[in-house]
Amino acid sequence: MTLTVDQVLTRGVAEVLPQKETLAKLMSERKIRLYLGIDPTGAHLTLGHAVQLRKLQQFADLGHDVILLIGNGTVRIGDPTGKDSTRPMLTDEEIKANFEDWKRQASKVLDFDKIRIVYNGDWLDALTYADMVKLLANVTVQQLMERDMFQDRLKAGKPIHGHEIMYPLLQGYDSVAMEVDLELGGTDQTFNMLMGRTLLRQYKQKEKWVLANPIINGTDGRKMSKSYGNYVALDEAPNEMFGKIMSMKDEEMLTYFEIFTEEDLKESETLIKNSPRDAKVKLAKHIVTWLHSDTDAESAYQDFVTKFVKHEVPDEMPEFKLDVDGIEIMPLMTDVTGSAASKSEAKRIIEQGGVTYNGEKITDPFDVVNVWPEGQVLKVGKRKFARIIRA
RNA sequence: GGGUAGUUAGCGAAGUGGCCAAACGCAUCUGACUGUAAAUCAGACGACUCCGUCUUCGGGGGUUCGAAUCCCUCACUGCCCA
Repeated sequence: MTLTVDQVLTRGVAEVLPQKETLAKLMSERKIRLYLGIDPTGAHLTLGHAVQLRKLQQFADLGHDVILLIGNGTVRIGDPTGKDSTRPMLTDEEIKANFEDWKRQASKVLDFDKIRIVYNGDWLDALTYADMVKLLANVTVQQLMERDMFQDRLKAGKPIHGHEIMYPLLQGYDSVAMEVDLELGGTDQTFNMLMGRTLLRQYKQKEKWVLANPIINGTDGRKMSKSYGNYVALDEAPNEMFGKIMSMKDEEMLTYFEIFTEEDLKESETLIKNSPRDAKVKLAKHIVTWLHSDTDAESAYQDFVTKFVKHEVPDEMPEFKLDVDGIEIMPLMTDVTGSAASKSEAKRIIEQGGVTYNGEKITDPFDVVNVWPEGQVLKVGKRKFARIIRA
């Protein structure tokens, strides 16, 4: 569904700088050129990234000139935003492989037929010594060092490398090279994006707008982060995705509704208040439908109800055919089904009462279980199932 | 170039000769409770042939009955001086 200009500039948007009205006016007069920059660092894309991508796609759907900028030039530095340590440098081969992987994940959200792909290495690599001096003359070291993460690192005694403070300038130069009207990014990118605005004015006497998208929290309400394990990956399997959204903190729901759905926010708010569970199911179905399909969403929902609401055994699970009549439970968990990483772990889970076979709790780690032609169900923890069948 | 401090398990961070497989926090896992909510509570969290054994504390070498802890050396990093 295509949204109106006003909706695109308002819904799920943290801020438009210098102001929304002038940008809306421009968009009504002509096609604008805008871009979103990405670092091909091999990141696993999450719903957090999808906030940006979705917004970008909305502009593409309105028919504007949308550019996806691959930061193969800036990646040499690595955006230090929000980072408490320097990033490792990448080779060209890594960058290429990373982008292919990125594209695969992002294809669920982006329609690459409507989006131009551009590489900033094309102009950044061509910058001469004189160009660099001119570029650097636009800012003071104080301005560059003002940023939180640098101040934090200074306090913590962590290294700040010389090339890192140049990042905003190089990102800003992208705006000059492409002569864009608008840049998209997360609110954490505001500093970098405004640098582009400053430089574009200096170099080309041209106005540029900046649209900052909110940074969403993870499912547990904390900042979305790999180390918290609270993110939803875009290429996650439907069932996992559904489950993760269902385990999300209630407080985060409305934001997700605003960003990832077109539902009326007042109604959603009421629904969340009256029946948080139903609201979450609606949200989970919506997101799984978006990133997979409506049939996937429906079956994920059924699976969820079976496993966690009714505590029944699901219909579908991985099957393992064995050519023996009986097998020890621990090797079955580690070697056959991979439901435990090591024998120690398998033993631990068994001792903690987390394993059942054919509905019966296993208490002895050295138990030998039967393998029958009709198949029996191994359950490890509350969500790992496997069907064991005599071949 | 000189001085000095540091490099510990997935991450952060204690530990400065035996009581260290290494405190604590986060992440993770299991169980209870539940809307698989969240929160909370209980427990686990190197591996294995599991009441014992084996491999870990930046790399390498050494001292010692015994080292994450002492010494030498290499690598990387912070801070100070130049």
